[in-house]
Amino acid sequence: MRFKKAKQNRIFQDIVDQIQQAIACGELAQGEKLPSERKLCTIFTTSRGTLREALRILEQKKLLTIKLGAGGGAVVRKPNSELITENLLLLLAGGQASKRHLIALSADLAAQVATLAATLAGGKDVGPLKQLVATLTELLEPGNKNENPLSSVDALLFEELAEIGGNPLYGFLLQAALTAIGRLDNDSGSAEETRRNRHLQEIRMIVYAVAQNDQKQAKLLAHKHILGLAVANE
Amino acid sequence: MRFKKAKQNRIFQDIVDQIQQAIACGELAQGEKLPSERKLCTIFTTSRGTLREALRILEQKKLLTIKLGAGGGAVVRKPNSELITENLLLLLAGGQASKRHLIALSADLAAQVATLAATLAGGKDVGPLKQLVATLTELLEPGNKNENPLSSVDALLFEELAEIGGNPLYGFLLQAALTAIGRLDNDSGSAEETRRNRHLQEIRMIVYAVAQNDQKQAKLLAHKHILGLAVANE
DNA sequence: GCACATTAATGGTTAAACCATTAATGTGCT
DNA sequence: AGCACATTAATGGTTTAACCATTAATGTGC
Repeated sequence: MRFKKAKQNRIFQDIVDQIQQAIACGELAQGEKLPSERKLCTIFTTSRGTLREALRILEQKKLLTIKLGAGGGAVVRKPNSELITENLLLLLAGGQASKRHLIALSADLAAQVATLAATLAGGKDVGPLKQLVATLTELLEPGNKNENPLSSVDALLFEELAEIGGNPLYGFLLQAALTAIGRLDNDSGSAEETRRNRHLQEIRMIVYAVAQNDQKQAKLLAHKHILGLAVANE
Repeated sequence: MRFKKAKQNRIFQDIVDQIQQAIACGELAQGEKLPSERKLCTIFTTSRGTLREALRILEQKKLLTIKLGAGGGAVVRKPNSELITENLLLLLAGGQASKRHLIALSADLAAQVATLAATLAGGKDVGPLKQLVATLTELLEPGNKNENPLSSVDALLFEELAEIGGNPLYGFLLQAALTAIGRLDNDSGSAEETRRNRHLQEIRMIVYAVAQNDQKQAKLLAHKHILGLAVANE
């Protein structure tokens, strides 16, 4: 056994660890607001500068959202896949991988998710799947105001499929990859109606294949679907 | 086109962006040392507190290493997969996924990497592969002082295989996942000799299958190899 | 009851000082 | 000369106290 140095010479790190731990174990719930910086200073018996360094780290970890002004402050978020998104973008910016690599990875992950989902879909309730298709259809309605980018719709789809497939990590990974792709494409937001309709049709076919336990078809369709999504945004 | 708000009301964010950009485009090389905090303050015309918040963020992004004391300071690092590792651990800590999910993901990724490598190995130079096996063998030598954990050896292996397979992103992902697993297991470091020998033998078989373009065998062996690695550390 | 000014709370920034750690330098003894 | 140890200087870590900018709630007058 190797012991750690007894004294952490960085106070802000200790604060980060404490708050992070509280979030992980549910003691701090999602959406909960932390006390103001000045109050937190007295709680942790530290100065504002040190406390702010800790908050900066937690914000960068996407565990807090910090808003300015009266009624502002730090709000707790649920752990998500945004750090993975950021890491992927950093690797691309550093030239250690290319957009082509990212797209290929996304397509492979989607294929794997679809395969797993198709394998396990039989024994499960198909209700969530039907509900999902309805939701996605609504999101792609022409009159919809917030004009969801196709990649975010796909993220929802594969998050659910990953859940059905028995491994939510795939959902997080795919969401991160798709978000990164969207970020690269300046995330145009809306797409033409024909494009949206084709997109929705592909999703319906994927879901159908999954529901039918048709692994090969689900895998193939999912792979093509992501490649098409990426190519369209070139 | 949606325009951004003209004024960034956060100075530290602007500093982060500038330094990050400089690292990404190679203007700041890996290993290079930044000026001291006080000098950076004059360069960016800001206060030390604000500058330190920027450095904290860059350190958390794993783009800088900051050392204390004389001769210390901020050193530039190469973009790596550590943020993904951290994100995976956060998701596990938050109960959004389990160690079992992480292991399954790693095994699947390894299988996919091995498949891709086996597919493309034919047209490439086998020199790096032979060299890699030699290196890994040396790392697992009984007399080796720094007693490398098996997971880090595997990370090297699959990083190279991912390169051969044409998509380095897989290497980063697997490295992140394996590192996360190691972190969960308290990263014991050394393993018994029989365990190390079996590990090395499995690696040789994977590499052999890859070199022979035997996709199915490579896939199967890689998958089993990672599962075995994870189970051993239970 | 609406429009607008006022107020107060919050995060963002600055400045100057001091502490703790570390590496280089100096010093003296052998 | 060379080793052991004290000294020094540079660096990051922390504290304090003040002020600025933004925002939401509150008050005020029409």
